[in-house]
Amino acid sequence: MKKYNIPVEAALEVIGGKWKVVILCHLIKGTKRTSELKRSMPTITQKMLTQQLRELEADGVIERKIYQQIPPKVEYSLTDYGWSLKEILDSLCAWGEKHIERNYEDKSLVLMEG
Amino acid sequence: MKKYNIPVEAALEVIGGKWKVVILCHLIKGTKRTSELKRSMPTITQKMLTQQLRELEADGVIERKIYQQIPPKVEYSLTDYGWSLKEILDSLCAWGEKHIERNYEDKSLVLMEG
DNA sequence: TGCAATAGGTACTTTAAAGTGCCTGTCTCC
DNA sequence: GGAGACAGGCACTTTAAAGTACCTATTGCA
Repeated sequence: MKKYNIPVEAALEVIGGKWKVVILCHLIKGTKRTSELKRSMPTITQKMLTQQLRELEADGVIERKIYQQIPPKVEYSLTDYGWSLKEILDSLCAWGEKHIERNYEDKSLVLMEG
Repeated sequence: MKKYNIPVEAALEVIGGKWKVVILCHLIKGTKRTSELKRSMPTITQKMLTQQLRELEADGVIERKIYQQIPPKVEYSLTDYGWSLKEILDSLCAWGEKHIERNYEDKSLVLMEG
């Protein structure tokens, strides 16, 4: 029985941490294979990627589709419930962009190219 | 020189972690004194509260107003820049509520009363 | 024949986030 | 005159998050 003092804590439990929002922001652009996600996140480790994907799946926000073929093919996509996070993800991304621009001069925040 | 692979990482650096979103969700309801914030977050420690407030202030999203009186009085409020997070915070709160309702039966997520 | 790509699992270690405990100072109230 | 409210600071420890390293299996390709 998890208890929250404020509802937003429940949201943080699902999308909190270093990677989940980033993963979801990639999946919002469409279904992706594991290797595609990995390439989109050059600094994530295989272990963290799998782990975070499992947790997101357990929370019902993403779906895992396994193709029975060799070499293996696995695709991840947002579930309907996951799509209910779209507004949050979109505004987070937009805010991040503005924040980088705002702090470009003094704090030198830079978006990697590529 | 901080570098991000995707802009949303910049947003996570400002509002990431266990407490910042919760603090901001309280401040969105209006200016609050340190002790009020502390009471709203029964499980936060004095140290974490101060630390997170300092970081939010350094990022320009909240403002700290000190009244020169005894006993001390310090008020925290969102800056204009902080208010640009309103959309994110609102939808995060709303999503959290829905998530608790959705999982009330099977996973027993409960919002503390009081 | 041996390496790359595919999608992982598992045990272990590191590092960063969070928490504990104890300290400051002044004023009011009992 | 001691206790509590107020807003912290600082050193230290704990715990949880993240990272490293090495393992599985199959196929195609050079």
